[in-house]
This record gives sequence, C-alpha cells and structure tokens, in this order.
Amino acid sequence: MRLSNLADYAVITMCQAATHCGDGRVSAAELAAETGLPVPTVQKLVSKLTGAGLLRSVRGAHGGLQLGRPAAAITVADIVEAIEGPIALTACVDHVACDFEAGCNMRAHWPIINVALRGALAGISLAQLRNPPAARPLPLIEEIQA
Amino acid sequence: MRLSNLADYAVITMCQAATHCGDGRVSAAELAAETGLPVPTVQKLVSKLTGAGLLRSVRGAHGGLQLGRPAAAITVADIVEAIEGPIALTACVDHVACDFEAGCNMRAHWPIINVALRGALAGISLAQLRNPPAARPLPLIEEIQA
DNA sequence: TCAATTCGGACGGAATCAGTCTGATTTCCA
DNA sequence: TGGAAATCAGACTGATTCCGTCCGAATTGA
Repeated sequence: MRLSNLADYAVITMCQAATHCGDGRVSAAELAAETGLPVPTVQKLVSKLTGAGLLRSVRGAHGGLQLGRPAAAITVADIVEAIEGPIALTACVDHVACDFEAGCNMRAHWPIINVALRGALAGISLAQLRNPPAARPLPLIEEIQA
Repeated sequence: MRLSNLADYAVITMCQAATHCGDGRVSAAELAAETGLPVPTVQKLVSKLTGAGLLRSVRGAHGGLQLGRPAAAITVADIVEAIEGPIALTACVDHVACDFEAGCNMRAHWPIINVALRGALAGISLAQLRNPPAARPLPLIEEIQA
C-alpha cells in the first residue's frame, strides 16, 4: 500500500524542476544536487518522466530539461502513473484473471476505491505543491456518504 | 501502490468467514478449502485478523473461528490495516524523518491523500461485500473540488 | 489422561526494487 | 566539416522485502 521510493522521489524531482520553470533548462545533475538524490537515480526518473511527456529533454551541449506542460497542468497522479504505471490497488482491475474469483465479491468494489484514490492524487497539481495546501481539507468519503 | 497479496487474500477470507456467520464456528482449513488459498497462508492471516479483533478464535477440540464483530461493523479498511498496518502512501506521514525535506513540499499534502484513500476503504463494510455495490458510485474527489 | 485443534515463531525461496555503470545520440564551437 | 562536450537511454548487480511453508507449544473437550 506504500508508494515506491522512486515515485516519491519523482514527485520531489518534478517539484524542484518546476522551480526552474523560468530559468530555461536544467540538467539532471543540478536537480540531483538540489534535492540530495543520487545522480543516476534522477537520470532514471527523468527518463521515465520524459517518456510520459511530463518533462522535455534537449540533448547535446547546453542541453537540459524543462517542464513538458505548465506546472498547473501536471498532477501528482500524472507523476505517479509515469513511474509506477496505472494507479490501482489490485491486479484484478487490470483485466487480469484472478484465481480466487469464486469466493471474491470485491471485483465490483475495487474500481470505486481506485477512482477515489486517483481522484485524490489528481486533485493536486505541481503548481499547488509550491504553495501550502488549502486551509480546508477535502471532505471525507464517509462524510459524503452520510 | 499495489495492495499486498496477503491483504487481498485477507479480504477474501473475511468475506468467506462472513458467509458462515450463522453456522457457529469455522476452521481455518475449511476457509482455505472454500477460497482455494493455501492452508498455512490462511492460518497466518487468521492470526493477524484475530489479533486485530476482527475474528474470534476458540482453541481446542471443536474449536474454530467466528467474526469478532457484526459484518456491518467490519470494513475493508479494518482488514487492510490488520494485515499491513496503518494505511498511508508514504513513510513521512508516520512521523519518520525524510531525508529530502529540503526540496519536498509534499509533507502537508499527503495527509489529505491518505484520508481520502482510507475513507474509500472504510466506506465498504463486510456486509456490503455480500451484495452488489450501490448503483450510484461514490463522487469523484475532482467533482467535489469543483 | 489422551486426542484434536489452533496459535505463534522460524526458515527457505522468489520476486521486486533501488542503485550503479557503460554505451549511444545530439548539439555547439573552432 | 570535424572534434569535443554534455546529455540521455538501456542493461546489469546487489539488496531488501514479501510470499509461502513447516514445526513446536498451548489449549480445550471427551
């Protein structure tokens, strides 16, 4: 149920990249130095984030990285999905057959849980991360149901 | 971001145990046979579930297991927490120091995400699992924010 | 007192993940 | 146009965690 370390690092890295938004390009080595993460790890993250379109890389001398979209258009859900793949708590939602379906009535319930989780992650943009969170937290699902 | 297999199995096992609610006691071996899970695995699950109070075990001859509370008072969140510990996506919410706090503004945001996730799991009781889910799914967090 | 049943901890194998390294590609400058 | 610099991209190794299994101890009913 824990987020992988790489996904956690990716959020930190993207957050740091956003602070260089107006500075032109940033190298992966700079991001590593500023965040304290190992350089090869940041390179690995950057590779996946670029593939997902969240970062845009320019190779060659004086190359570097920049955000692929405005910070407000990048959410935590986007970053997590770029590193870990689709956001889902169980494999059975990925259309993979489950060996224990006989005694399992959860199949119809997991999508609801997954949507709630993804919604929570998608509700936080990179732009919001640079500011303190809203004073009023999101309502609880329990309160909504009541 | 995936639920561990054991947590998934625990939900299935509890669901099966609930079907024996009126039959007195059930042995772990019976639950294993009905769900198709390995017997030792079910025993391990039962041990943790009993420790959390979700199951009640009676030792000795003609012993067995029964629900520790009414099915309506046991939620998926309870089961998952019994197996995996507190529901949280990142370690930093557990009051564990994070090495990368310098460039990390996520600290204030994770509790919101965690609460939303736990709420989604806590909104589904064991009694509900035996019936098809409500026709109207829960609202998306995105819709709530709008 | 004996037999049946469960609980608890310890062990081995497997899979996944984090981290490191080396090679290929691209661009700028002389 | 050629060389050099800086970057990205993929493959590999080591370690951690997790799953599944087994065996001994404790408890209860006959």
